[in-house]
This record gives sequence, structure tokens and C-alpha cells, in this order.
Amino acid sequence: MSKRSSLPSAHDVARLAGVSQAAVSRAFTPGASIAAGTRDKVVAAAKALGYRPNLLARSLIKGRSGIVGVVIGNPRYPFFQAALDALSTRLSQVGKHILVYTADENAIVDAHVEELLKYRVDAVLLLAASLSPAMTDQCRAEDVPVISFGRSPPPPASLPSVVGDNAAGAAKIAEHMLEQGYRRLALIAGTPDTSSSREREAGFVEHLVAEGLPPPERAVGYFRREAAFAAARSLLARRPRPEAIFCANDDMALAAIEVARFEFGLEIGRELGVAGFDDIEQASWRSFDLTTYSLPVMPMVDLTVGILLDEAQPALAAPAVVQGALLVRGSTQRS
Amino acid sequence: MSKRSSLPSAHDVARLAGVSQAAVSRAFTPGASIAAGTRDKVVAAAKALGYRPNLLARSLIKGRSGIVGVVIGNPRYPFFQAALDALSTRLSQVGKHILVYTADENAIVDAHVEELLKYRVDAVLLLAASLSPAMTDQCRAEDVPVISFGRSPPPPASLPSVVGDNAAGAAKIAEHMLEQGYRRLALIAGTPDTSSSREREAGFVEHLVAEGLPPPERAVGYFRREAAFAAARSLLARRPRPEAIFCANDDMALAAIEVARFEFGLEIGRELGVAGFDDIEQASWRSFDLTTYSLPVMPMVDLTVGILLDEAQPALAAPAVVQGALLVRGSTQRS
DNA sequence: GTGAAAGCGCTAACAT
DNA sequence: ATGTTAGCGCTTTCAC
Repeated sequence: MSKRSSLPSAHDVARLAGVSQAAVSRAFTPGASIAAGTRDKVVAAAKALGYRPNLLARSLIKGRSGIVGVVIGNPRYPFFQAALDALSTRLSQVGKHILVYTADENAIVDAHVEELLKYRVDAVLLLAASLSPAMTDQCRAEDVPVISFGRSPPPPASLPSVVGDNAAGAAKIAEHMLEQGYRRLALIAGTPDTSSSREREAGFVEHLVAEGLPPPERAVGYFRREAAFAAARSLLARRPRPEAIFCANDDMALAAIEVARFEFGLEIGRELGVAGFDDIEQASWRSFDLTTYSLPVMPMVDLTVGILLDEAQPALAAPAVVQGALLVRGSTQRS
Repeated sequence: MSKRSSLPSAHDVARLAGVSQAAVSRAFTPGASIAAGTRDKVVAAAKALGYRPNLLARSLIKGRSGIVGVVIGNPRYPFFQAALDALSTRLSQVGKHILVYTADENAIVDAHVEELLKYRVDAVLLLAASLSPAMTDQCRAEDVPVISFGRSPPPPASLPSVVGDNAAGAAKIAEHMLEQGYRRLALIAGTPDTSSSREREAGFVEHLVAEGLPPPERAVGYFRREAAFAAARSLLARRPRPEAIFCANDDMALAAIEVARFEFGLEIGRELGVAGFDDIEQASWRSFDLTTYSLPVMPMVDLTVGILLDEAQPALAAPAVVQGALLVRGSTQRS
């Protein structure tokens, strides 16, 4: 006789309340047809026994658990941490819960999704993570929606996704840098095979080319601080030295600022312009005062949750693009 | 006929493999008594059908779900984000999964735990969060272990907990500041009713008093950046001005550095010593170079997971205290 | 080692 | 509106 078996069940409540077990179920089902008096009796009995519906049993029947699986590919980056926080809040407001997996680097996210499927999750959310085409098909076959956040999957394995307007944002950064009088521009790219890095790079480069300027010097920072240090060093050692650096995310931009300041003795803004992307909290700290393209986390999360809750979900092929805003701060003020 | 019902069940696999449904169960139960040949047949049939055991059904029977509930009280603080990340990794290594709730401020964590109980979670982990005594009793009654991480619950409602050696660490900070020649010391406390803030404050103050010095000037920062700005301003405006400030966590210390630098024009280290607690990633950034008391996240998480997995769990009353290490950096170098 | 049968706690027809 | 009856997909005796 295990300890756990002593928990009161709906049957116990039914006996105490003098009703059928089904009535207990109805009492705890919003909108079920049950008389107010009956429900009161049930609720009273339930309280007396400390009864709590077993959601596992309900989920077993319904085939859906009320749980949403979340896989974060970049759990150390504040933008996605903020997204996770917002997601948790929003989803618990609509009675859903999140099973979270963190997957550093380009780990095999498939294994985590495999586990999620065993729990019959209502949906899978990918934050800065990618799924194999095979696993994507699996999910579709099992009727589990998969939504990509912050990254759109490469064709043909299309997936609903919510992303920022990367190309437009990067173009605005380029435009702003030119307005400020910076001419020799450079770029630190993120992980090359992600849509976010590619789009940001393309948007930046294309604007320069359209303005008749040469393409920028380029280094790769893989969206990571350490790699961005090396990238910044390489860029700043070149002659002629770049006058401004656009980094594909804020983390790399902050790293670039530190290298420029402490290793090259440059004054940020006047001697070297630096801009990032996303607008993480640290970007606004006075020590950095980083110009960036701000992506609105809350609206993006709301959109994601909306798609997730939308039962009549069309197989939307095109990513939902959320508009951000250029945030000019001191790191690109030349004067 | 719902879409989800088309998923293959153990029964389907059994028919294809020409065995009983019970055999299928055994094939997927490590250590069950089943012939190798039988298992192979089952596994082959399962693969052919794309069968995946339904963990909800298993959990319903076993009374435990393999899921651990995690509530984070301070989801924007890097120390706890790192802990969550580590927790996720460690637990998924032992086949457990985490249902995560974020609870900003001093929100009602009880409601979240209530939900967790409905899913028959194996345990509840509280990161920088506190539970009401009533809810604590509920969990105990339902045989669900609750472990507190980074904060020890106030008596009498004792709970297993894993914390850093706050008092000793803070004393080492005080000792170090005195060695560096700082004399007029000040303190920015965290949330006053948390064990971590109280212990850090006490450890710091007691060391000073033991050395024959007056107790430090004091302000409260509630472990939050915004509040710490105000606290730092208030402290630095006093005359005589403090020579060094100890902050009960790193977030507040970084805030204090920015106020001192940008609002008071002070040179950190030489004109004002600043130290924090925890050793979050940002503390090591060159812009801050913050002296702090480093708490080892991984060992703390390992200990937590160890307690969690320990079936023969005694009602350990005393918190498990993990030792940290003083990390001297530039923010307390007077020369 | 393997199959038959009995549930785990609940929801969903179906009667009444 | 309420009780009865089947299961949801699995684990677990209990025979054999």
C-alpha cells in the first residue's frame, strides 16, 4: 500500500457528498450542466477531504495534457530568458503549464521533443532552437503544433514562427550609422545558419550597397560573448580600422564594447560606433548605453500564445513578423 | 473520432508483434522479466508503428509523474537563471522533467504549487521563493517533497534547503574591505524578510563590530536594480561619504557602481570600494570587475538534485550549506 | 517468461 | 440535471 494511494479521489468525494462520481467531475468542469446545489455539496465535500482533481487522469482521456513544451536553445541570453518569463506568465493565465528544456549550443533538440511527445503536450515552442525535418513531421503526424520563436525554420520544413523584422531593423541600423557619419563599417555575424543572423546581416549589407558603399568588413561571433571577443579583436586590428561595428545581437555588441574600450582604448561613440540587436536589459545600462534595434518581447509572446491557442490553425507558411524600433543611444553618438 | 486517438497504443503494438499487451509494457520497462527475443519483436513492431509509451497513463498508475515542479521567485536574476539552466540539464539526465513557473516579486507562490500538485509532481523546487506554512503542510501530507534553493524557510515551517554560506561569505567581504584600508563602510540590504539578505547583513555587520568598528550605514535595495539605485544615491549623499559599499547581491552592486560612476563621478576601487554577492556572470565583465563572494551554482544544484532523488529522505531540518569563495577583483582595489 | 484480468482516476456518451 | 456504463493506455498481480 503506497503512501500516494491515500489521496482522495472523486469517488471518495462522491460518497461523502451523496452523489455520483460523475457529478463530482461535473462540479469541477467549468460550464458543465450541474445544479448549483449539487455543486455546492460536492465542493464542500471536496474541501473537507482535501480533494484535488488528478489532471493526469483527465489528460489521459482527453489526449492533451494542458502542458506546453518549451525548448530554449540559448538559455543564457537575456532576450530569451525574458521571453521564457513572459511565456510562463501568459500561459499560466490561460491555464496552461510549461515543461522546459534548455539546450545549449546546437544540441539535439529532437531528443527533448521526443520526451515532450510522450507527455502528450498540447504544443511545442522552440525558442532559438531548431528541429530536424523528421521530428517536425512526427509532431505534425501526432497533431502537436510546433511554433518557432525568434528564428524561422529553413524551407522546406516550414513551421509557424514568430520573429522580429530583422532585415528592416538591420537596415535602419545601417542608415543610422551613415547618418552619424560613420563610413568604414564592420559587422559581427551570429551563428551563420540561423535565419536571424542571416537576415540581420543581409539587411545591413544590402542597405550599404544600395547607398553605394562597399560591403562591410565581417567576422563571426556565433551570438556568443567569447567568440565575439575574438571577432571584435580581429576587426579592430585591421587597417584602416572600422569606424563602426554592427553586431547581430546585443550580447556580442556588449562584448565588442569591452574589447574596444579595454584592449584598444577607444572611446565608444566618438572613436568607434557600436550597435546591437534585440535590446536586452543590459543594453540600457549606463556603462554601455548601447544603440540597438528593440524587439518587443511581450507582443511577440502574445502573438505566439495566440497562434498556440488558435484551434483553427491554418498551416501558415509565412513567419509572423513583429516590428521593432530603432533605439538610438550613446554608443553611436559621434559628437 | 478525434485526431489524437489515432496514435498507436501498446495494444496495437502487441497485435503486430503477436504478443500480449503486457509484454509490450515489459519491453519498455527497464529490468522487467522478458525474453530478449520477445523484446526484439516488440521493439521492431513499435518502431514500425511509431509507438511511443504514453507517460500520462504510466503516471496515473504510479501516482508520480516524473515531473518536478520549479517555481522561480526572481526570474530576472542571472544567478537563478543559471540555476534553472543547470537544474534542467541535471534532471533531464536522470529522466525527470521540469514544470516551470515564474513568480515575480513576492507573488503568491501557493497558487502555482496548487497546480503542480494536480499533476502529481514528484517534487517541488523553490528558487528564491517561499511557500505558506499551510501549503507546505499540504505538500507534506501528499508526500511531495519541497526543497528550497537559495533561501531557507523561516522556522517553524522547516523545509530541506540548499543555500550558500551567507554569513561567512559576508564576513569575508568585510574582512577584505578592512584589509584594503576602507574604513567607513556601508551596506545595501536585499529583501529584509529573506534569509539570504538577513544572513549576509548579519555576517557583515558582526565582523565589523567584532573588529571594534561601528555598524555600517545602511539602505535597502530589495535585491532589485531600481531600488538599489535609490539606495546607493542615499548612501553616497551622506557626509562623511562611505568609503566602501557591500551589496547583498551582485545585481545591486552593479547598480551601485553605475550610480557612483555616472552620478557621483567616483572612481570605483580607488575612491569607492564596491562588493557584491553570488558572482553572476556580469560581475566578471571588465566594465564592472566586481569583487564578490562566489556561490558555486553547479554543486548547489547537484546537492539539490541529490536530496530530491534520495528516497529515504529524512526530514532534514538544517539547511545544507554550500561553501563559496571570496573573489577579489578590481572594484575593491584601492591602489 | 508470458498472458489474462483488474484497475489507476477521470470524462463522455447514454439513459433516465 | 443526474446516475450508469464504458473506456483512456498503461502497470501489476496472479496464474500458468
